[in-house]
Amino acid sequence: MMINDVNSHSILSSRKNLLVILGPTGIGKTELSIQVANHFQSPIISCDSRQLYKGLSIGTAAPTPEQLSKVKHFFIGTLELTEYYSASRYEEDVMALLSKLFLDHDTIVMTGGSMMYIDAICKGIDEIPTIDEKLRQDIFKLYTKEGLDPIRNQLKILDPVFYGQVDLKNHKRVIHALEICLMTGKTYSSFRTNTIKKRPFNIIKVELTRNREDLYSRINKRVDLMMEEGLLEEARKMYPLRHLNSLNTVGYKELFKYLDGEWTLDFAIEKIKQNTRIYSRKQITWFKKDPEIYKFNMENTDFIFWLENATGLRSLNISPLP
RNA sequence: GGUGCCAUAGCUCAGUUGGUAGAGCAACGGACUGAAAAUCCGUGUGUCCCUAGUUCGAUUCUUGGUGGCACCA
Repeated sequence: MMINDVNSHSILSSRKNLLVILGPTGIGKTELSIQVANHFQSPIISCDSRQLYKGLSIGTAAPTPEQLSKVKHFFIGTLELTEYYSASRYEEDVMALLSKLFLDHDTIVMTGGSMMYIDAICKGIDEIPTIDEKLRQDIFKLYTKEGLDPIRNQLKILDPVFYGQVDLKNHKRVIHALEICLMTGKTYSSFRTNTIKKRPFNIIKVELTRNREDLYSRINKRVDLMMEEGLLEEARKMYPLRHLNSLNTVGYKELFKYLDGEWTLDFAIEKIKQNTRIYSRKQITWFKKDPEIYKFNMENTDFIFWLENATGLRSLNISPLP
């Protein structure tokens, strides 16, 4: 995407601020963001594509009831597992919520690690129609029956531009592009504007970091803790719904293999740890290419002090630039 | 103590009729616009146990060690 206004984050042109605390899973976002939210007298907007769902609190390391009682959280445990959701819906929901919250808050805290959801808020997503369920199923049937070739061939004819850009081995991308072409009669690429939406508030993004070894050992320990807290029982409850996309999630998909009898429990737990580590790495890779992100090393202590110095964000927020 | 087998990547192991080596898994790097904790792509990271020979050249053959396993005492 093109960045229209590189400096938009550093020039505080509005008195309203969205403070986004992001970082890889297991870094310590939840606890820190509660402190920060308290400091700014702000609720927390969660930016986590799995904590959104009901019933996944242990496996997604959602805020505990105690944490939830300290600060008002939005988008935690609000969706049924069967409900359709997307980064685009999230953009709509959050933008609507923010326009209310900013009426009586100057700084709102958002926290989470779902990369595309973060970008949906900070950069926006293009207006692309939602796919009709029947069409989606038809194309998926074709895919399972005959593979990706016929889908690629249709896309090549209907949208040669995107065909030249897309990862042709990634069936999700190829299929979705064709869905759009067939549904709208336009090319998928015509919907991709490659622009960043300008928001009527400042966006300050802070990534929490640690050295790799510490992050991994925190992740490994957290998985052991989840098992002690009853992750297996949580997964067992969800087992009948295991084919839902919302349950194609680290922590559950591995335990389903155990419940299927394919893996031993110990192996499944090792896989949860491994897949969580891999996920954290993908998050770090994604954040790496965003030049607007400030970095805060979790070995340092006073986050608020650092924040005000590094970003120019004032806790009292009285000093917008002209 | 004796005999036999083994020693190669982080792990499990291939392999080189003598020309300094490759698979799986792991690890690492990357992509990403309505399923994104999803999905997809790329990369070999090595004192081939040590030592002394033979040889133009030894990870490969020979000697002697060291470590492991098995059997016999």
